[in-house]
Amino acid sequence: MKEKIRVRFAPSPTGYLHVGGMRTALYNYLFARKHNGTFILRIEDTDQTRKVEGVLEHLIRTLGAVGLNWDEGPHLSGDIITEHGDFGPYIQSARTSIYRQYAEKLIESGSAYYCFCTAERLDSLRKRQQLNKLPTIYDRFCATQSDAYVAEKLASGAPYVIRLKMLQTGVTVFEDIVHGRVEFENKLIDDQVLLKSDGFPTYHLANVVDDHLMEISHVIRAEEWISSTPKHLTLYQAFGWKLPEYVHVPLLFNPDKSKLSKRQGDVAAEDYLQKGYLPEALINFLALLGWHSGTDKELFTLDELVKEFDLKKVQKSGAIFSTQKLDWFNMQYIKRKPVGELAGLVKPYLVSTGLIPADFNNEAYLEAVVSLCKGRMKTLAEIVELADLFFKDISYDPLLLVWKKSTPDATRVYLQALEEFVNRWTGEWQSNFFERALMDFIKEKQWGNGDVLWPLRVALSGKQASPGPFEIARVIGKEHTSVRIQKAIELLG
RNA sequence: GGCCUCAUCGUCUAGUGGUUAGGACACCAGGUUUUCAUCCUGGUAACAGGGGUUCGAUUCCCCUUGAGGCUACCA
Repeated sequence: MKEKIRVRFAPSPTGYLHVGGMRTALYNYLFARKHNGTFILRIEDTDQTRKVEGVLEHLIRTLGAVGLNWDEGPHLSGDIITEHGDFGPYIQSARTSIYRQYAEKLIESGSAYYCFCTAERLDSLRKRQQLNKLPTIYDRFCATQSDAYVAEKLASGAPYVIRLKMLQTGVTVFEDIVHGRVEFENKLIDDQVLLKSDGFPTYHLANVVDDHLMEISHVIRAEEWISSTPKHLTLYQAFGWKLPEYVHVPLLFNPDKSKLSKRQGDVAAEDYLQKGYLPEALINFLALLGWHSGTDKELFTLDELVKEFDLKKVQKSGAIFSTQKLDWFNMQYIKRKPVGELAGLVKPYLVSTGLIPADFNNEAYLEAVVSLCKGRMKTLAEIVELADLFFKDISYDPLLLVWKKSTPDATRVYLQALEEFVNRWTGEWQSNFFERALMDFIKEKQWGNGDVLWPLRVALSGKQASPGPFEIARVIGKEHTSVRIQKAIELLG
């Protein structure tokens, strides 16, 4: 009985995918999957002046990387863009003849008109209105000209646009799924340009035409569109088309509450992925920024989100995009990742910083290292600082070897004892027998744990903070352990 | 300026005509620990203001204030 759910994410490829855009895509995806609907990717590239090369490919990859798979729209096979779906093309620049045709229909029915006004006239009109503190809307000069005037202008080849003729009385009302009833006074709404003089449609025309032609049931988009919705409603009415449901999701803000922008930190979703935020963490974090499940549960897989998602629980107010909680989510997901998988994810960071060669194939060693570091990583990129001691020689200030409650002279004694102890050790190295034996030895000598273990840990790691000495020793092996202790003794002098 | 939207801890949020206003992150303190991180325990911290309606408002209504969006031949 219910009509088929069809939603779309419709970005314009003017830059990398914004985290806010990714969240909008996510909500569309979740809603579609929840209702066994169709999720469509449509590209709104009708502004020729803002087109950027390569962005579309990037967008497709980023959306794919976080698992937001779409059923219809452009895909990448290799480097070639192909399309799936029966409602194509899905890239608006390939649909210009469609928009023109519909714009002309509107002229015929009297819902739109040709406008020949120059940019200069429009500018000065706007300035005058601003000066007099009047609403800045088009004065409809061209709407009131005679047919003969229009015909003559057209015949002369004068550049023109097609404008929507808004109603001058009454109100336009719509029911938004998150905001409820929203009302606008018609006479305050501008006669929107639908078709630009370069022959391309504006967002408003293209959006409405495509949403209708692609049988979109729910328009889920950012709240910045709420004030142009009456124009869209007017278009649907002029065409005699059935309205979709509207869902305006709140905006994301900078920490200072301004609209999220590049100026104040990273907003490209891709950047977060590159820094080593896991897709599942980013998705989980974004989902909860403006939506809640109604329970205290906070960790959701994409599938769990699909099950729980409800548009009615989308927040009305905007949210500040603050990444402190993203860090927490990321750590949760990193901790839960199987070591083998994590090792694979972390490898590129180790390779790109030269810690390991690209053909590094000692997987067992890498996994041992990763299992020591995984509890300390907020991002995958942090593996580099955490794990360098396992892949290259260490260097450090000799005084670091001395524990805060100890002295250099005492430390020298402990290190020498440690060296002997290690060299004498003939038992199993990988097991924890060595640890137990050494702890017994320390106890027997009546030394403090910290007095001995701190220098040992520093000797092995060269760091103020690191995994424990036994953990490191186990991974780097007896030989290296011995060598690093010797080196510590030399350094201490 | 006009139009529209929004308003609970620092942040993300739950919540109800009567609650000690709940949770998470962050922060602080304590514990565990050789360091860091983890982990455990505890703590600080919010209903923007003013009017109504009501026996009673954080909750419903109005106003103010504040914040944001739109106001392009950009999306």
